[in-house]
Amino acid sequence: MVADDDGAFAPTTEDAPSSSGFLDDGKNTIGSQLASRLREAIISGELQAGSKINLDKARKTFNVSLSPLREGLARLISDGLVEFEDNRGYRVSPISLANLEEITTLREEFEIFALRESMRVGDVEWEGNVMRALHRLNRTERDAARPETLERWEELHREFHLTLISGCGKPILLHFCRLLLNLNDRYRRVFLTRTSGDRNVNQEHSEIAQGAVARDLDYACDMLRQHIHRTGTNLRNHLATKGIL
Amino acid sequence: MVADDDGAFAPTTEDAPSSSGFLDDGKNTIGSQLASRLREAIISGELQAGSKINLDKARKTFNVSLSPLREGLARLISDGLVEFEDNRGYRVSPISLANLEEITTLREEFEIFALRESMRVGDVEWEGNVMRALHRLNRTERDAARPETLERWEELHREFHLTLISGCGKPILLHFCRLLLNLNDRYRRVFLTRTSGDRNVNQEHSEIAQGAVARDLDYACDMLRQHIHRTGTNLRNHLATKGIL
DNA sequence: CCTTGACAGATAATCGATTATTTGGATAGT
DNA sequence: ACTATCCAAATAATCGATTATCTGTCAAGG
Repeated sequence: MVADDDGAFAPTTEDAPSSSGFLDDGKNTIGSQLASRLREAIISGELQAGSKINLDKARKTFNVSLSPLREGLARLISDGLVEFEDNRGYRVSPISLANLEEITTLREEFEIFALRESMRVGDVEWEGNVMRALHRLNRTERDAARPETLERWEELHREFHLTLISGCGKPILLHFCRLLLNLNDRYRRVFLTRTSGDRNVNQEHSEIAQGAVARDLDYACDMLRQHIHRTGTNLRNHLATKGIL
Repeated sequence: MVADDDGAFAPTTEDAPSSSGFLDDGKNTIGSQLASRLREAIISGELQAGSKINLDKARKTFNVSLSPLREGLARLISDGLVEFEDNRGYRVSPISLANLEEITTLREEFEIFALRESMRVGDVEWEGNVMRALHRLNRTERDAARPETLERWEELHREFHLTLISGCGKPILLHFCRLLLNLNDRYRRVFLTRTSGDRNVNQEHSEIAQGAVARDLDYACDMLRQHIHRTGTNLRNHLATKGIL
């Protein structure tokens, strides 16, 4: 009746803070931890898109009180992953073809803008960060058979794209881009368990990164745009094929 | 000790739902009402930028409990008007020259994009809405001596800019633009009590709107860009002059 | 005189219980 | 049979009290 009889959430052994007590990622409060767990649950598809979130059930599932639960959900609204209506509660943001297409379009628009700015004003440290993020991503295997590698890859992939544009010196823009990546990742996690065969994604990332640190504005932007566009097309096909919606 | 001994917030006689009971703007819950009141308090400068929000004091000021207060504040985070840190509480987002410049740049980028899209796919109803918003705005006097006219003008001005781009069919993009307008309005409300003399803002709005409904893409976008840019420059000067920061 | 640690007041986070709202179904009237 | 109205269960919102965390101050030790 308490925590884990509802298989949907399956917490991964992290109830006790464990011995390596120091260096907590800033996830101090229950509300913060919940936000993280819920975010992962939504992006990974564990929580179905469009479904209603029953506060009482969630409260029992996570074994917490209402206050931190609402707190956590409220943060996911900022991320665009959860919607809310007065007296009607929370629900997981629905997915749709139109939504995916908007995300792709906006990513093309904003990320390219941010990349261009990064190349214009980014410093050497930014360049270093990009190369490091690229290396770590490319050296990480993505094995559909082992979910933990998928998660790890997703994390690094996300990190790469964010690092790429992190030199732009525009926090609000970065916030928007992070948000769009969140939304986009959900589609990928749900529909793509592996990279589609006809793409060498590693190479695409390398081309973008190398163009970026070489400050070859047009080349890098073009590569990034194509990269985002291809991803969008792939996801659209999967969405259509699997007949969701 | 309770509601209105702290002059800062001065609620405008809206405790009782009054007789015209139907058609409540959807601001049902205390949390929602608080979000609105706080948003207005922040944008109007009533709550100083960068200042800490003491939950206990706010609770007493508004005469509510913690839960709805946090609820309301959480929503303002999505709006970029409030920042939050675990165990450290909430604070009004600070203002700065860099922040203002980013907002202006992003508005130029995003609003122009949204306007172009609106002109591309907007329907006749959109055109009508634009003309109506323009008319209502231009017919509203902005008298620095009477604060209520300022508020009214701000509301209509904001409405105009949002309507202008509302035809684009991209909800996420609109959300971003609304957010940027929020942030921008705060600077204007604080620094400009009246239009600067060398501009005919009414005419600027008219030019943009007419270009938009005539689907003269380049003209309308250019007018809008100039409009945003001028506003940015004005605000920057005021910010520098008044020596904030 | 400076640093370190402990204490106390202030502040934030959480909980359990209570109140308000919504929703679906049953009932009465046409 | 069909609609409208009223109940009751489900669900969301709010409250008051409790617990946890932080922050500044002061004293002891170096």
